[in-house]
Amino acid sequence: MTIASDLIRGNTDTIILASLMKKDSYGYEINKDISAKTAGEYEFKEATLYTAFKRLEEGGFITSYWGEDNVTARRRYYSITERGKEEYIKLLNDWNKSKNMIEKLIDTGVIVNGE
Amino acid sequence: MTIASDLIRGNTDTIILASLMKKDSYGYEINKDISAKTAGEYEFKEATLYTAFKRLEEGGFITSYWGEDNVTARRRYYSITERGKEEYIKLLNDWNKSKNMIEKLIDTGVIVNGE
DNA sequence: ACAAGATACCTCGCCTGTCAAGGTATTTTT
DNA sequence: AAAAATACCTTGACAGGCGAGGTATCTTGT
Repeated sequence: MTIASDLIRGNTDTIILASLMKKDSYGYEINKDISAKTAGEYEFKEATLYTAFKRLEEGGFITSYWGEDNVTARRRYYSITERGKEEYIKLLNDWNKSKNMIEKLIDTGVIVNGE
Repeated sequence: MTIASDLIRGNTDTIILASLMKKDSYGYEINKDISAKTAGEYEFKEATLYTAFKRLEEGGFITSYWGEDNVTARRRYYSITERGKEEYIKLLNDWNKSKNMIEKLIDTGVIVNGE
């Protein structure tokens, strides 16, 4: 939350696809997984998450189906497609490239407490 | 250009401030410096650049003055303020934090050709 | 028994940053 | 004389994030 979301933006889709690379999942769970992985430091806003799902499904990168026989509230599961896997790889490459570029551009030799 | 600008977004201000940490400069030159540093891979769109200057000046992070006695077209020089230097350090920290977070979230063990 | 919180989904409308497209003015190169 | 480079600026459209609101079910605390 403290961290500017404009820094995460552009990685939203990558993060979701990365999550779905491991297993089919649903919105609420994906968010909880992210929260766990970052020790509670990050979580998508719901509106952001569901907007992203819609965008990814329209792009053919994921498909969805309703989870059955679940005891709790109904869940819409998402599954990554072949196209989605390719996109994930592409996005990873984009990230690596731009990450290196950004580091080149923002470095002035100042020492910052890395974390 | 090839690289999604949503990945750069959020670092725009940091990049400009980093440039001004070294010396006073003006829009056109800052952009050319960025282009040189990235071997022509990146450059801000003019509209983006001038919007950022305005935002940074309104925030008190930079100040501007007209360059005199220059032979070519008139130049508006920008100078980073004390507040701007503090902001730069803060933004660097934000970047480091979110970079680590993103890497944690998008990694699935897939090997990508690093560049 | 009932309220509160957790689980789980969704939409509308605002805000912010990017950028295509347009414009101005001067100097240098062809 | 024309074209390209230097240098600035604004407008309006567009996309993504997200606050605020809504729905429905199940579990937990008192």
